[in-house]
Amino acid sequence: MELSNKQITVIFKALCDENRVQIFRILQNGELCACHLLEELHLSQPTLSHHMKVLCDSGLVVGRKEGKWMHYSISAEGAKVAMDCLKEITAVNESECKCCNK
Amino acid sequence: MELSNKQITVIFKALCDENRVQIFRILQNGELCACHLLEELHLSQPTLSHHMKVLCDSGLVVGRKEGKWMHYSISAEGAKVAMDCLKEITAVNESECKCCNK
DNA sequence: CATACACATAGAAAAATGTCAATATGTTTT
DNA sequence: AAAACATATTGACATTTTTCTATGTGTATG
Repeated sequence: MELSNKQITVIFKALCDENRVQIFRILQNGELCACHLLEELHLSQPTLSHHMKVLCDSGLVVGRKEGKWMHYSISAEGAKVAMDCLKEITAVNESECKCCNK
Repeated sequence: MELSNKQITVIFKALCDENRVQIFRILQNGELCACHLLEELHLSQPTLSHHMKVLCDSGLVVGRKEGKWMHYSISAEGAKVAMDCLKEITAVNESECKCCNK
């Protein structure tokens, strides 16, 4: 996939704030609109909006507009990208030298 | 494992900074001491020391003291914890109601 | 034992992030 | 069309993070 260092930071920023982690926990029960998320969090509406933007930018959450509501849910594809990325960046190269496999 | 929101943020803060992501890329080739890491990064020695502390706090990197050198490497166990955590936090509950599996 | 070396810590400045009140935008309802 | 509603954006401020210089600590070496 070859993500840049910058792109990797954008993905994992999703999980670097306690409120955002809490949002994941809430969304685990299924898609929810912003106003319902707001009810479960001690945050102002603009602050929630900001966090949802960070989450969507990461790809781990997707938003779906329906009339005046925004429905948010955890993205299985985004989660897969993040998993692959985490696996890749924490992998240790067995052999540094490709030709002799040493 | 049941990690708190706070603990989760500590893990993923490791990957929220471009320099730290670069450190992972370097450590993928194997254990390295701080002074050699420093050669490959455009950072001051105290700044690197700060980043290594963040990385060790996350559990994704471990340090090993040998004389006056600190050797750092990627932790396979830490990576596993992070993977499990990411998987858990991005999982969507199939059934909200335990009794009827609906 | 004095000096050099590797790394950590303290303290300060700069940059990035999180937060809210006020306001704007777009949608539905009356 | 006006009012109400859901969400986004703006601008300001507080907190956190990143970064550096200066200094401290522990270890090896001459």
